[in-house]
Amino acid sequence: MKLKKDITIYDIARKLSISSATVSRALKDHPAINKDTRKKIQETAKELGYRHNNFASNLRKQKTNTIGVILHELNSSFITSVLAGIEKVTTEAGYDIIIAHSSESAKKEIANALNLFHKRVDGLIASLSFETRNLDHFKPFEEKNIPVVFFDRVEEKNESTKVIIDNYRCGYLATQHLVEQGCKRIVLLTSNLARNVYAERHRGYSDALFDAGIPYQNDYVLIQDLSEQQAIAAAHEILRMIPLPDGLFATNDFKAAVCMHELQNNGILIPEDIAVVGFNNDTISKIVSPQLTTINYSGIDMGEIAARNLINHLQGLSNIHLTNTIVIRSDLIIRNSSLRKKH
Amino acid sequence: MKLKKDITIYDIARKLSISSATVSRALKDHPAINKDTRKKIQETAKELGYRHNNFASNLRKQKTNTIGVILHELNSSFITSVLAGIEKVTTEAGYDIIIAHSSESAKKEIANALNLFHKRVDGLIASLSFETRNLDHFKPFEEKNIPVVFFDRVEEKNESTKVIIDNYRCGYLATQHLVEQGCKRIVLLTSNLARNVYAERHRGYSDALFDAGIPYQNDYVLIQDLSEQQAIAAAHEILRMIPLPDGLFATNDFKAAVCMHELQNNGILIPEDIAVVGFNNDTISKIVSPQLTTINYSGIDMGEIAARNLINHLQGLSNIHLTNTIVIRSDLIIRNSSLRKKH
DNA sequence: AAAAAAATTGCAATCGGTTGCAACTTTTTT
DNA sequence: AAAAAAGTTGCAACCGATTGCAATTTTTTT
Repeated sequence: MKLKKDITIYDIARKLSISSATVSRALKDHPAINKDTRKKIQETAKELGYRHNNFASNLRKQKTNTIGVILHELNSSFITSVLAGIEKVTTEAGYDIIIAHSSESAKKEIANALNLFHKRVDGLIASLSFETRNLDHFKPFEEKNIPVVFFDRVEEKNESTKVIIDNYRCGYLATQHLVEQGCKRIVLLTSNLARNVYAERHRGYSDALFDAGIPYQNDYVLIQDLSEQQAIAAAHEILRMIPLPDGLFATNDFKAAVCMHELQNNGILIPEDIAVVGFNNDTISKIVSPQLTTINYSGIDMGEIAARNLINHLQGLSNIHLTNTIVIRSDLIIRNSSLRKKH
Repeated sequence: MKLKKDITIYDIARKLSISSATVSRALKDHPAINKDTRKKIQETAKELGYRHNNFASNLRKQKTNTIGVILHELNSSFITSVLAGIEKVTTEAGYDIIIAHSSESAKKEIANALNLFHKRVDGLIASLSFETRNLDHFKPFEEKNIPVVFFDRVEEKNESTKVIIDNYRCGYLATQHLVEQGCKRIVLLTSNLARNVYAERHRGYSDALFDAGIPYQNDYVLIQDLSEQQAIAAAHEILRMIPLPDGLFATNDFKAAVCMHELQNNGILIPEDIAVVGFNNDTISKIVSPQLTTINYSGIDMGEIAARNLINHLQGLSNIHLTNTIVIRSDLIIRNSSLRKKH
């Protein structure tokens, strides 16, 4: 079966006996075109079923009006809300977005970056994968002067614009809260300390301990990847510790939930035996029993701010290279998983 | 700051004193080009930092090698695995994908469809939003003969290719299981019955009741949207019922988890007082206490099958219009939320 | 009514790859 | 050694929208 050929501006021009230039201008409401002409052209376009050809347009204009978004994962409510924030801003500004996700794999992140580079996005917003060790794959963007904004999972030492929270402070707050609840032996369940977010939370953790006069113990710091199995393994490691720890700060709600669940299965009472604090205020934190105390920060804000900065730069309203780091608000939400001193 | 201009095949051609046609062919390993010439061209391309211009290429070839994917949401492990399946197949076949998500909004779904249509995807894979009531926004694809494959959330009466599970059977199995556990008063917590998945599950539920000789009771069927508040409200509705129901089948794990949690907060024992079955085998089903009995089906398979069918059609290996419905395997996973007769 | 200003519209080149066909080389066959 | 076949490469016309500039028409000013 043969399809009808696509309608082009030339078809419209021919039908109305005018030039394609006029049609092109009319279709995007160029003020130089007479109002009546404009209306007639737009009606004819609709009537013929015209659809704009982005390829021709992009080829000619040498820009795509598209922003690439590289995420480290998709299945968390935090990321979904970041995305919602990005979409809100980009849609308003008339930009399209292309979403790519690395599933925490450095290899996929590199492939995604290359792909978006070849797709010629006008700008890029990214949160690094768990495995990412360097930013070489973003070099091509730099070289072509394509702006890149990182958020949440960033590389501290890098010069690009970053939108983050104060992970140090959050780590400090979470730990301090556990101390206030009477915990003396606090386990930190976290991931690779090379990643900024984990490094900073760890620093906050140890400083809070220090300020409370509690000695830092190496074997209380459990470092692992993000899988379910590892979280379960962590629970068993905790169960083997003598004396039993009385506090747990997990740098991610999923981990906290899985680990807490496994501890409960082994007869541990939460928060009586072990008080637990998670991180991210993910949906899961409200569904588990007891509900998780956690660190909350707005994904929407983060997404909006990242996108807004990028687009302002693209539109020449501001220069992104002058902004290095933007810190957004975050706070501790206290729920029952850590609350011992009720009232 | 002025950027270096992009390198084109003409730059390469000029540098090597050959024609752009030869360069174009060499860059994609066209067999007509001499091996040595080919190598030299490819080296020069790399050396000059050439990057392929998709717009020019797509414009000329009149196809994009891109497949659009419209999802109703992103933050569930089921959807993420469907996506993984789609990505696996499309990547192998050399297609790019563009992911769009409707956040369960019909309006956004329509916008996404239009956007992908204008982006001229070669094919489309979609799962309908919660709100979607008709498929008019997919008409343009039909008209241009762009193949569309639906999965999971589909419109039964539509003629397009669909990849689904046997929702009727799943509803039946879940209900039958509750009956076997001794439940007599089984609440169905579900969503709009206009959506195929919920309609079928409901049919399975009522048939299973009928076959067990249990009368169908209208007020045991609670229909609501997908929000957390509604699930909590459902719990309270259940608590008000006299006599108290003894079984709960929720057509979605999130709902099941939230509702179960709220019931527990009100002193209900699960599964002793009320046995609970969810749907989807989402991550959450394993983290709550007790773990949720649920219906499991492979997102990966669903994604792979949908993508494979689409691509085979695009490559002329098969005709998608001959295939109407593909049903993939699904089964009941029994866990503690419903298990009363232990052993 | 002529001149100046403003409003419209068209010309034609441009963006960068792709590809059918012709032309030219080299190799193989007779 | 001539003819046929196979291997290489180039020509040039696309694909469809954009835009600086010139040309034309209409409106306003003097």
